[in-house]
Amino acid sequence: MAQVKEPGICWLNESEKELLGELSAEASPTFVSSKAADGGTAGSQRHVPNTLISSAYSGPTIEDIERALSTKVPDVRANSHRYRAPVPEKGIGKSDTKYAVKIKSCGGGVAEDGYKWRKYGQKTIKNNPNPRSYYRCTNPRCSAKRQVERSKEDPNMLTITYEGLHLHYPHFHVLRRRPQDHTATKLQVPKKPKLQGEEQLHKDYMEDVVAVTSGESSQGSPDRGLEEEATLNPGAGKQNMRLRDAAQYPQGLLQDVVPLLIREPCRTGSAVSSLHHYHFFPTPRPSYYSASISPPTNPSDIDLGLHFRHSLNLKQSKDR
DNA sequence: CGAATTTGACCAGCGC
DNA sequence: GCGCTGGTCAAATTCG
Repeated sequence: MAQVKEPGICWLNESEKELLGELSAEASPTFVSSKAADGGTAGSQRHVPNTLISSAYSGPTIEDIERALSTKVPDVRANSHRYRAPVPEKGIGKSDTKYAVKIKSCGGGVAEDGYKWRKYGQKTIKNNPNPRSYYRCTNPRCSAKRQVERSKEDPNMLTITYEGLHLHYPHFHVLRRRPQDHTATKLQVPKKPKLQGEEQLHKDYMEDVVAVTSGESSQGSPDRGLEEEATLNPGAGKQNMRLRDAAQYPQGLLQDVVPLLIREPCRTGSAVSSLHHYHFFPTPRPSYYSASISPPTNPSDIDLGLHFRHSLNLKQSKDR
């Protein structure tokens, strides 16, 4: 199987390779065209030649990511007390960055993707007896969302639609990066008195700016939770953040934007069943790619059937 | 008791 | 304009 790699880019560092090895000894993702899988269910997958795989990957480049980071991040929750329908935005978190992931789950568990989500709604959708659940990233500065929906045909199949970019590292990522710091668990971190809404958001943001621009390491803010500690300021401190990342996180934000299995899809060998494929549909290519798709931290929750498909944004296609 | 989830209401977009 | 549908809010409820 062809490796999806860009020259000069290290797709996996050692700890990630380790992690991937732990995750699955049998998953071998396959990339397919969007045509093959659009509207396709688990049973309608088909294999594609390896040549297509490498050409199919037109995912985010470093440039894309940097461009995304340089864009001001709108936080709709901070701007109004009552959130209204999303206005199309440019940059991170914009609503046209949308991807659907099909996951075959067992035991009724919901896919764990390394991020912390809070459920904020559930709705019964037309033509599907199973309700759709709406989740938002618990990080107050992150506008990433996801919708989880059980397939009508196969109740074991979950369709997870991710929307928006995460502005921080996933939970497991941080935990693995600092294995020596056993005391720094979220539970043990003393909490700051909570400010209300916009005030808190602004304060958090400014603290990030100060911490990052002054070269202060994240460890210099012991009163922040792990997830917040890992949160990166996408605005003013961007440049220094990159420098810090270059040292601390050799891959920068790429690992947060490109799922592990996409970055090195053939890591785990070639002997797989027809169900074990990882589908990624990057065409037509949007400006930015969701960072939400990450390998499960709890493989028992997922039956190794990851099916990526690019969910075409209606508005986007209309605009063309 | 605080955090997370549930659930009914509300609103915007879209098609007719 | 109206009705349908999807997405979100926020009060109520449940959970740890």
